[in-house]
Amino acid sequence: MRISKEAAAENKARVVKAAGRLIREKGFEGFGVAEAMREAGLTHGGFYNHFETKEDLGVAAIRQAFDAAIARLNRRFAEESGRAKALKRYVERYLSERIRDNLGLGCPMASLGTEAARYDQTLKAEFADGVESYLDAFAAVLGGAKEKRAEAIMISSALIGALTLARACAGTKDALSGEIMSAIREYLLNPSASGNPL
Amino acid sequence: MRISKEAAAENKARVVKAAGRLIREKGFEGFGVAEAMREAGLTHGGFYNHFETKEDLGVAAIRQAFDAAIARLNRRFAEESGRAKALKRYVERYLSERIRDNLGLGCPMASLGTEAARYDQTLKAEFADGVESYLDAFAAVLGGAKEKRAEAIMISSALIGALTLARACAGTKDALSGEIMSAIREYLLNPSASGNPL
DNA sequence: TGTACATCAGTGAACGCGCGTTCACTGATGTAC
DNA sequence: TGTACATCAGTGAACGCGCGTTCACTGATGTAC
Repeated sequence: MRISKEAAAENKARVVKAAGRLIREKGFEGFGVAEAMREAGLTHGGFYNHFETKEDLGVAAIRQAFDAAIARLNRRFAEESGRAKALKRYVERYLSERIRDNLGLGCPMASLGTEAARYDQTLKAEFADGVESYLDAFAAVLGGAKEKRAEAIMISSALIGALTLARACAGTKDALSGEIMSAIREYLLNPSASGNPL
Repeated sequence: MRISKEAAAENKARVVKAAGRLIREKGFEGFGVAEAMREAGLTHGGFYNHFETKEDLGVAAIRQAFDAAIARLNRRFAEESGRAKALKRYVERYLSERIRDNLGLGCPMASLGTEAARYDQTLKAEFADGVESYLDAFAAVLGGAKEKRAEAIMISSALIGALTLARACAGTKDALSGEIMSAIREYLLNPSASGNPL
């Protein structure tokens, strides 16, 4: 039963959106094409009408996750008046229980980071593009694309590392998980008070 | 052909050691029991003489990887005279091309971090134990188990996040990969010169 | 210290399940005239 | 604008491969006497 081109495009978009959440939640190898199709209200057989391979869907899913993350970042800095206030809200959201407990939400670097190193060429390149775009965007909102790059890298690394550890410890060591999140929030938002790393 | 208990124990140890490298290199679902057995010079059929399930091997592999990482950390701080010097060598090794390009070497938090959040109860608990032990050890070598915890968490988070991103970008965006590593090295080793995060 | 038997680490084939991919088919859409 | 036919998005069954797990078998080790 053929459907209109518009309807087909909407179906594909729903599959990509579902995959963007699923890949963050379960990893690329952790979700199935049937699952992504089902979440879009379709059956799995039609998958190859839209994508060449599962890897194709993976590329689209990674792009979608990064686009959403970068849009969120820009929105946060557009909404808030000062840079310090915006960063505060961004960090507090990034290292929150809500994000920690929902792998499907939040930053793709924190949910796919370590497996991205193992992706084959195509997926890896898409992920690396995302990282570059994200760091560019972060440096820009911090006040300068060039001079703020190191700072953007530092804040991102600390956030990603902290969220990764907090997620890994959640459930079995909740106190440790919370300690990690609050230590990094504190460090990033009140650096002078918390002492320097050396 | 039954073999002596000692020989069997050595075989098991070799399987665990191989698995400790394989799990970091490919992730828990990325390596097979047959592969771990083969690397220990055995055939896959005998796997269940040593382990109940693949998950059992995973637990042993995670423990082995954390034990090695913590031993490395302590060795570094025992070898070097001052704390600053030891930290410098530790950070420079952690964020080096050698470690970046060898997933099977180095810190399990950086190679398994994001997938650990998806492990089921048993594996996840083992990983969380490892994180706690590692942070305890790090705080201790920094000069105090309690007062240095936040600092240990901050340095670890930044290192893990940076190595994760550097690995994901290596191969397709080598310049970015190197930039990430050197920015974090610089930041952790010369914090006053590189400015504070706010 | 020997001997006879039970144990069990290791081998290689086979099973079974999950999942990416393929395929024959359907029937509404899109297009040629 | 209408009609006839080709296209193609979607369906559901089936294929095929990888891999965790099981199994029958082997023969050296360990133990009971």
